[in-house]
Amino acid sequence: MDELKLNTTQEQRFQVIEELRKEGMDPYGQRFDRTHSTIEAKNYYEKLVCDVPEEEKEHFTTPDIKVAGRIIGKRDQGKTTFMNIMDMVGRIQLYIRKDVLGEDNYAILKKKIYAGDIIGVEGGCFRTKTGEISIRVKNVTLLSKSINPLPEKFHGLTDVEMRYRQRYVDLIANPEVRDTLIKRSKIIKNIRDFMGTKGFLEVETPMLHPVAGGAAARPFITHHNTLDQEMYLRIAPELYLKRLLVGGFEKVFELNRSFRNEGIDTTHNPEFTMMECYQAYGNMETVLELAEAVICNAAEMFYKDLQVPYQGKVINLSRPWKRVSMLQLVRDVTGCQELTYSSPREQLVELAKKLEVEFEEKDTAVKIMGKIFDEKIESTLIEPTFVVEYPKEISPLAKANREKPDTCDRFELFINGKEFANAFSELNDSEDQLARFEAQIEQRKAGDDEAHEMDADYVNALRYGMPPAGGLGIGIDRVVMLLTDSASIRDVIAFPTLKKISANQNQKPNPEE
RNA sequence: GGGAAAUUAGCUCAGCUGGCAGAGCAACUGACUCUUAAUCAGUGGGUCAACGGUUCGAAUCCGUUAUUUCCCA
Repeated sequence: MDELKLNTTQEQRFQVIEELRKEGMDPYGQRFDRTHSTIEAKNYYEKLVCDVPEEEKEHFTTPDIKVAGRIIGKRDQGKTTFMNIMDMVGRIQLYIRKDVLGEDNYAILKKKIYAGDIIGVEGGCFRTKTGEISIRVKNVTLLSKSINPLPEKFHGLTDVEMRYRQRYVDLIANPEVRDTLIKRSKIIKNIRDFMGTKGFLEVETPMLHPVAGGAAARPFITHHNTLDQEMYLRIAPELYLKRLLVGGFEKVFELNRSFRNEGIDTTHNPEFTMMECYQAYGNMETVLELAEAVICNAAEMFYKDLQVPYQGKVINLSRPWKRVSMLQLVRDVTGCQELTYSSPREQLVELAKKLEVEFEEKDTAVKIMGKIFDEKIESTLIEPTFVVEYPKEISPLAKANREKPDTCDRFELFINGKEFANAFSELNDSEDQLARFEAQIEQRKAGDDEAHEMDADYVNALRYGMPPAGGLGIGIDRVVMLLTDSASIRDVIAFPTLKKISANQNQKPNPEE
């Protein structure tokens, strides 16, 4: 494979590996039992040095410990070598002397071990003249040779494409990437634990769906060979979680991936992580409070006062969060206070034109209203805002409001102008649900390929009776973005979706295409 | 979907009006027993994203393609 061809530097390094093998050394070592991480080693020194008399502190060295990591810098100084090694939690300096290591070992270290290699070392901790806690190395164990040179130490790896494509290099070169992913893990654990303490049971429902449902989105299509049947990667776990409610589970959640075959930008990745939960005998209000609690509880891990710095702004997550009616927001932005979800299409067309909001011929009045909201209102909702009273027409799984039949009991949560959560009082009337599906199918026929599909088995489940319930979905990647001050969803996903570099990409273009 | 920009050594980047392909770091050789972007002396390293065109001559001008980024819808 061409992309694996070695360049000059790599060739040299490969030669070194061969030489090491000839000398009987294993370039790719075995288990190494560390006693301390880099940070623990420094703490160990700090702790022991406290009890040392003042005049002896300067020359104090701790008992031997064992530390391992990747060499990220080497300063060769003749008969002394300084190195820095990095492990998952931090870095520490090594002080290596020829007279301690011995002639032969020092020669190998000097000539055949370099930045990028992974080593284990043994020795005591001390403080150098310039004040840095270091390890006075007595033994070096080679654990892994590196053939690929590391990116430049000062500028690091900045090429955005390469950072995403070769995240492993990015992680070595840019410590903040690792910090972000560690925070991501902490946030997810925090949410999982929080849901547990609230009595929700974590469940796993299918990712391969015979019918893609639970959201308005285009699915990925795949195929099962032995069943010889089309399958869809799930766009949402919603309909399966509610089947569990029918079956008698009362508080369930799932925190995992969904897939939507749509555009990619700074807030959308085709596979993304969502936490969806359902609470039987609850409603929209129940899960509204839950949404606030979940996000605030996670935010408090990093920001006790809930003042969250994000991309130069400060977003105040203090509770309670604002609630506004979608209809009222649209009325305000259009200046038309008589507007309702039953207003005639011509009126919306006129308002959309006035605001220069584009729409399509097939769009209904409510759809146009949705577009006005998306374009003129959404991005202005910076502080956490629950937008409530959604039109029933675009919420086919939500219960209609008893007083306002064209409205449903649904909210979407917006923070920093982006959707963070979507929730409603779940529709549990099977025949209403059937009618809603049928309306969606009409819309699909009219050209809306994001309209929901009929899920007959789900209707059948509802016919057994589902308790009234509140359901909530929170976009986890966006929560992580907010709490890690990340500008792009790609920064909070270890391996974001990228276009494949095809083997014939650089060939002559095919005139047939 | 539309617009703009980027793509040159392993990495970070220069390269002007078309005229021998450059620097720093990394690597290699050597000096140096408290350095930390170590320092000093020397050496090697290139499909200038790909393909085509204009030209005596193209990294540079033109076109197409690819990937990525940003903005707009």
